[in-house]
Amino acid sequence: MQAGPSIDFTQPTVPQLHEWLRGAIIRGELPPAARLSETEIGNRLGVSRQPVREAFIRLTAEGLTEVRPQRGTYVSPISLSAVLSARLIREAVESDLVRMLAETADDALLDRLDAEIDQQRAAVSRQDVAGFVALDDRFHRLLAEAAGHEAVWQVLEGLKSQMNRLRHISARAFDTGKLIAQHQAIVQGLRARDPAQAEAAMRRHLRELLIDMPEIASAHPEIFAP
Amino acid sequence: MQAGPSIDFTQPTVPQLHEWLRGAIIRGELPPAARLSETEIGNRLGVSRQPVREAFIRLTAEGLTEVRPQRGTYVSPISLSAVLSARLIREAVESDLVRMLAETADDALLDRLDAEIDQQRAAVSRQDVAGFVALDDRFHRLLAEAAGHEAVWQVLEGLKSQMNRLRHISARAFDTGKLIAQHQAIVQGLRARDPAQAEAAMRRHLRELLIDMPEIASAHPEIFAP
DNA sequence: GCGGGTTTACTGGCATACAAGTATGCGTTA
DNA sequence: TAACGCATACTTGTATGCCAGTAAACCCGC
Repeated sequence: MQAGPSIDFTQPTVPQLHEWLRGAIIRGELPPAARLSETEIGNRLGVSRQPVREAFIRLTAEGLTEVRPQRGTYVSPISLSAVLSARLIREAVESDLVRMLAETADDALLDRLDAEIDQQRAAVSRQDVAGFVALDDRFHRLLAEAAGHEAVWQVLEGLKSQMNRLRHISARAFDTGKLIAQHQAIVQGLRARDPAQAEAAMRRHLRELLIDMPEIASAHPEIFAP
Repeated sequence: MQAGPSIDFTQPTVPQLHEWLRGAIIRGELPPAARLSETEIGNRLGVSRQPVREAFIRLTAEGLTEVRPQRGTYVSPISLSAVLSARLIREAVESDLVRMLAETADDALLDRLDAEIDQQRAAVSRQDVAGFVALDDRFHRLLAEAAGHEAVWQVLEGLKSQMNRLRHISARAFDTGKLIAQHQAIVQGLRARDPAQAEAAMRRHLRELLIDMPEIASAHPEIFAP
């Protein structure tokens, strides 16, 4: 976390700052409890305190930072209950979505999902972890959009970011092979036009995702909220 | 929407402004497409532009306002898809919660829920609509907390606010008697320790809540997003 | 009357200045 | 030595000034 990006002064600066800081926090480059200074970041990027401050407000609204008046601004610790809640919400919502989707999915969608899974395999085979995470994101978003609820994904995305934060910080090597197999199982349920099967596959997928979180929590107690 | 509240200068002003504006928007006193001015609000309340501006940023993050640079800040129109998504998410999540709860609910909780429903009846009988809405909020929050997922409610609350906005603006007289009966049906499912019954009751409750939204939308096209 | 360029009064974006609370290190004091 | 008080260097909170961009009223020429 030395230089940071260069600001494009032809564009509004607050969104640039917000996006950069958000990514850095989610990727763990700015770890929980890290202290952020309006003045320092402003100086380093050649802008005043004000836009930095406004970016902090947006981050705080997302639950990524906390402002303690007259004390400082800090990267939020990861709230165990927040992550568990995020997982629970995703399971409830996405399983509902695929159940609906099992009754409406057409062949074009199924082919598209197959192609996505192929790309996921390709990313894994070239050891492109970041690429895989992005494709995983896209897979789930695609399901939401296909169900006609892109707006739902907007909400889920915010929750997913907290989960991704945990993934990055714990530097956990997740079993990509298993994840891809679970994606396949979901598509298989859709192809069979079997709502129960698709739902079960999705629930299994999202349950196992955090199955080892207690272990992570005890291994890295310092990054979690008290 | 004339005077606004008086600011307590011993407390931070931004949260006061934020809360006031948020309530005014949800209650429909600031209707969709209403124009807000940093300068004007600041002058009226005796503060500078800056805190007002920061309150706007927070509102924008919640989807209640939109800032159009060099043009003005406006109350967001109600996004049809956002409201539908909010309803879908609530149904998925809350039905999962009551299903879990049906297996863990103890008598103390059931008694408490009964007492809540009694209070709801009392509010209706004294024509206290605002009181009923607050009690409705509390009923659903209570279920989430009892399931051990208070953090889930934090998310649902944000979604609920968009739905409440619609309620207020359409000035719709909802059938409180039916709502209370549905609450009773949910508690009955819990008392029977029957997850399927409880889930079905919750889904019915949350589905019928917006069943007449298309009608509202065609009656008030001006308050919705294009 | 009507079309088109220009002025003017606004808007929010950003920079800067000042105010007030907090942490910290040091010196004094009991 | 330990506890206290205080100077000092931070922090964020708020106010204000300036800028660029927008939009609508305006004036002028036709």
